Amino acid sequence: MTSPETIPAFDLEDFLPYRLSVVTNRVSQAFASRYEAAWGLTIPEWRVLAVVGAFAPLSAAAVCERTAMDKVKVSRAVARLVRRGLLTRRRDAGDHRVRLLALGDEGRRVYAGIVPLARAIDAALTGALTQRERSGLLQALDKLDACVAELNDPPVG
Amino acid sequence: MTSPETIPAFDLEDFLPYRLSVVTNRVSQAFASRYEAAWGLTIPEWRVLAVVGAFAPLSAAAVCERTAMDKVKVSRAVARLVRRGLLTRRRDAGDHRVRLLALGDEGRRVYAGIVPLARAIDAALTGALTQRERSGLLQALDKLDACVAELNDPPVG
DNA sequence: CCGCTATAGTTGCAGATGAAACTAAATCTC
DNA sequence: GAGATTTAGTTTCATCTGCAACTATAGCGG
Repeated sequence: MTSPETIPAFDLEDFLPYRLSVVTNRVSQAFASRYEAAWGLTIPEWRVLAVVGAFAPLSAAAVCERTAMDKVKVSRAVARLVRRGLLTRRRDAGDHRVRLLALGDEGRRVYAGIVPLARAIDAALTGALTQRERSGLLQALDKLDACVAELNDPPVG
Repeated sequence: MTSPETIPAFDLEDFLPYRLSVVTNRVSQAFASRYEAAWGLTIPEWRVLAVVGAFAPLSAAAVCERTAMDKVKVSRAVARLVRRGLLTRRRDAGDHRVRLLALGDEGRRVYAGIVPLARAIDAALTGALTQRERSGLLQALDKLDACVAELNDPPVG
């Protein structure tokens, strides 16, 4: 019996942000440890490498857009990758503020290694799901994303 | 035409750990800012308060299990909440290593406020989805979780 | 042209984080 | 029942993080 001042218990397991966060952290953790072990790459570094590999030459700002990471994180990941010789950086001829990123020789080698592992990880995770479930999941994530965007910038009116 | 040494581009948008991470961070962020604004609570603090509110009295170790946070994070969140008077802590009579947590008066007041907001947030997110989509999403998350657990501790054999 | 504002990217700082070391109490082993 | 092992929780330390301030360059308005 629930008396007036008894607060109905709240079950964290049913709270979507919580479930999302726990599962995501576990997935990221599993994933990160493999890249760390094999190439000494952190997640931000891995992401930068992945988009530079796919879209070089591009600016750090473009990397921000594509990875949804903030510019400080990108700047530091790039700095480490350049120091390790995985990335090259050259000033854009037309706009000297911009530094265009591309893979160095070592970066190409590493990229050639990380892509298959990424596909394998994705396949392993996806393997737990039916094709329907996978696309349903991605679609649900898109909807949540849109919903959150709206919660933050309340639609005009 | 893909020559032998051309590495097929990898699209981050299709990579499940990445999608999961981006959406989750946005959701957590949106959600965290409300609790921060209204009660000055961080996410770890919020989670501790939520489980203590639901299951008190319980130990910090039990909070770890229920929230999937590591014990250092829990320890620090508890320390802050105790300092602010939201939580009380008393040694377990039977086992003096254990410190049982419960809500203080102020904690009860705050808990009475955060639960409705949590329900409202969940409803807002869930509102973006059909009932089918929501349950599909939770189910897919459970499967991913199980899959990751298996990737980490390879099943015997 | 000259100043004003905007953008690309880096750095300083203050707070958050997690691995590992640590303290204290319980439990096991002989 | 004394020492070895385990468990609960805290602290330390080195790193990561993000906001805000900063530098350098570009572009705009008159």
